[in-house]
Amino acid sequence: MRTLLATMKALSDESRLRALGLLRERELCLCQIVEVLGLATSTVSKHMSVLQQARLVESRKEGRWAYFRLADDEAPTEALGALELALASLDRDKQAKADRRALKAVLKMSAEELCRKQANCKC
Amino acid sequence: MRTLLATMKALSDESRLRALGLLRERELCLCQIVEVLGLATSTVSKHMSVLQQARLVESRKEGRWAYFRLADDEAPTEALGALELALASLDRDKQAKADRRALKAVLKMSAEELCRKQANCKC
DNA sequence: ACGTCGTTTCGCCAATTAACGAAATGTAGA
DNA sequence: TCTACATTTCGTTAATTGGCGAAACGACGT
Repeated sequence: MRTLLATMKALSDESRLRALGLLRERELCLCQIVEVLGLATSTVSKHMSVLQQARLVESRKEGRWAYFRLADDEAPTEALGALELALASLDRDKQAKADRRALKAVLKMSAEELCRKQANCKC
Repeated sequence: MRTLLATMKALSDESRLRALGLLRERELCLCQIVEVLGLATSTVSKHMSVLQQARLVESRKEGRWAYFRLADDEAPTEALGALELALASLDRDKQAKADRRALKAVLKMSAEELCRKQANCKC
């Protein structure tokens, strides 16, 4: 029950579902997810931590950056099944589509993206 | 997204998961679910209404009694998929097993069960 | 060693939600 | 009609959760 409950709780938030939709495209760094979701960094960090504890995503650190990706086959069946279900539903979702478009734009800039996000931008 | 989110929210509560585990056995009346879960009638009624709005269960009225059963094939794919997933997980769950045992006992009494639940019991 | 910067943790506030009992609803039987 | 009773709705309270900014953390470059 614990696992199932944790999985469902993790998936019962719109921001977290959107994040999963983004990760479906490719592994992403926290700041890229932040940019698309338009939430405070600390908020998104918390969301990713919830998804991690539910074993829906995994992360790795590379220098100062934290990269997140969808869970692999070693995750509990509850997580894998629910993930598959959620991604299938997101595939047909309007908001998720818009997010994927926004992600494409973010991935193009990278340099300016970082700049705009920080207040010290001079562009 | 709305449907997916509603489904996941409905499934992210232990009492509601337990109720689904009971309904897997057979169609049940509200008071039987109340008896097994050990919660106030009004609380369980609210839970069942949440499950209904997420299209995870359906209900019918027969006289003063409200009967609930798991959703049929006409429910949204999100609901059906999540339901299948949750039930599979509950199959292996300790608490769910205990609930099924408790349900068997409740189904046997029926008369006395109703009696005990109401404060006017004289047994 | 020091400052910078991406991330995480912490503390707070607002919104949501589960729980209860009381009151309202609706149906069956006297 | 009046009463009894299963269920639902309402109002309140306590706990949980999402959101933010500030502070702490940790790694890189100077």
